[in-house]
Amino acid sequence: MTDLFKGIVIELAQFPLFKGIANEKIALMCEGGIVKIHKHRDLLFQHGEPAQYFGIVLSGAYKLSRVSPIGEESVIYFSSPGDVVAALVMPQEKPLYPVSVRAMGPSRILLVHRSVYLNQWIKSPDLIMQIQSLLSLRMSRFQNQRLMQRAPMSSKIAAMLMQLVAKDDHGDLEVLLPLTRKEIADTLGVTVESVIRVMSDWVKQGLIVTSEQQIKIIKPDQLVHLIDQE
Amino acid sequence: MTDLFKGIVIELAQFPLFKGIANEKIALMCEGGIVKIHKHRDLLFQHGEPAQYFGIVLSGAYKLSRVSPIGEESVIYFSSPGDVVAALVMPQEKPLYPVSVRAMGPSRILLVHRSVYLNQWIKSPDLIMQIQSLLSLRMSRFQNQRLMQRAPMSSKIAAMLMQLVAKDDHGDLEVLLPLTRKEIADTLGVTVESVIRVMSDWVKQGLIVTSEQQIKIIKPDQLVHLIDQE
DNA sequence: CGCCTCTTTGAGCTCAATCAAGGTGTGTGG
DNA sequence: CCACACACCTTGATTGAGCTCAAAGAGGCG
Repeated sequence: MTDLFKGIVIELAQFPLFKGIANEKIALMCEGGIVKIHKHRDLLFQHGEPAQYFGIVLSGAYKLSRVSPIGEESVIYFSSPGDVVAALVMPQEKPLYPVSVRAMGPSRILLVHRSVYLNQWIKSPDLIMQIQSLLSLRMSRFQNQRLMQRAPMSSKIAAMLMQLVAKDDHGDLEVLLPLTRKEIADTLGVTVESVIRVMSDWVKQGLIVTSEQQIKIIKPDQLVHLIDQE
Repeated sequence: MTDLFKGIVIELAQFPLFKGIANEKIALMCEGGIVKIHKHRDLLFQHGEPAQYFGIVLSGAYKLSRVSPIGEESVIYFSSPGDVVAALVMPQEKPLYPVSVRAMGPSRILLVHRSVYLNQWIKSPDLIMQIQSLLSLRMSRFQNQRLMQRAPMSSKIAAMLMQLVAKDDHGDLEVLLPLTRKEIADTLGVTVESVIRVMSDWVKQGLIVTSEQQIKIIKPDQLVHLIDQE
């Protein structure tokens, strides 16, 4: 095992995905893995292409999306470090990537070959349980968005931001991803202009501050209040 | 093994979920299973309750839904025979049902205890692969609906119907579920009235026929054409 | 320095929501 | 057996939230 690879294993061991799994086993689970480094907007997988590899996000973030028949981008999910992409389709006989995957800012991902998933991952109950947990989270986010379908747009945006939020070093609430208004719009199925109108208001009212695609939540209570408004 | 139980195993063996799995092993996988019989609208699981059992749909159909803060029902998925419900949350320490589950018309489901999932299912690569396939299908349906978010309502309804369609005995295309207009509306996040207006037009134009909540597609080409309209 | 992405603002319009009212069929309890 | 509730379907009139279109400024990058 190279030193480089050892480092990766240590990095992986910190993710919940590999919680309670020995480093030796982690190494086995990533046999032949390749670390790919991306810059902003680099394409990793293309929707519909044969899927030979699945990925484990190491750092940065990736956007999972598809393009609608009308030519609009529709964002399916944002994958953060520790998340797996394309794992679910690996068992299929001739898997195709179910979504396009693009880096959001500088990011790193570990690519592992399909055969390793079939030979190692599937046979490891620990890992399967963790994968199902990740999927479970993804599903529940889908459902939460579905619940907001009929709500006014401001509620949808508020709900989305609060779902992606975490505390930063200063104890402030902050959205971890570098999100553009367009990406918010594409996630919620609304137009950029509408998102801008709502969020500009919030900035003016001091509910949030934004700079360089980083969004900080100043008054979370008011945002939460907006969610189940009406 | 009782004769009754043998019958269930034979029934299960026909589902893709258990493809290539010996009857003895199927029996093992359903140890302590209980067949529950439901009539229309009976509640099986309630969203948020502790989840001790997961289910395999035997016959009929079940509606997976949640209620939004505003009090509207939001339909997440329709489960047909051979589908599993609540399997994904079983690995969690204290799982809660992620959705409410209700019978649509007379239906039967096999309930299996969580411990069996943890001790048997998780350790069976064959089954895990099949479960992941089912999930994969569910995910791709989610995504397809997401793609239609910005499309006109008629396109959404057309897409939904075509996704649920199959050939019946006479070779006609037919939606397998007993769907009400309200359920279509709750699935798409639109109002009943809007759904009725669109579908009434289609009936008048002879694209579909409906009776007793059964929907037959007479001119599938025209419906498909409506989907990627504009 | 031109191209591209991202953001912003305004004016007008449209699609689907809302509200209202009525019809039908089924189950249920007196 | 009737009446009453309830779920489902239908139609019309009105309204407004969010879309479209248009135009423009501000960075960043090759």
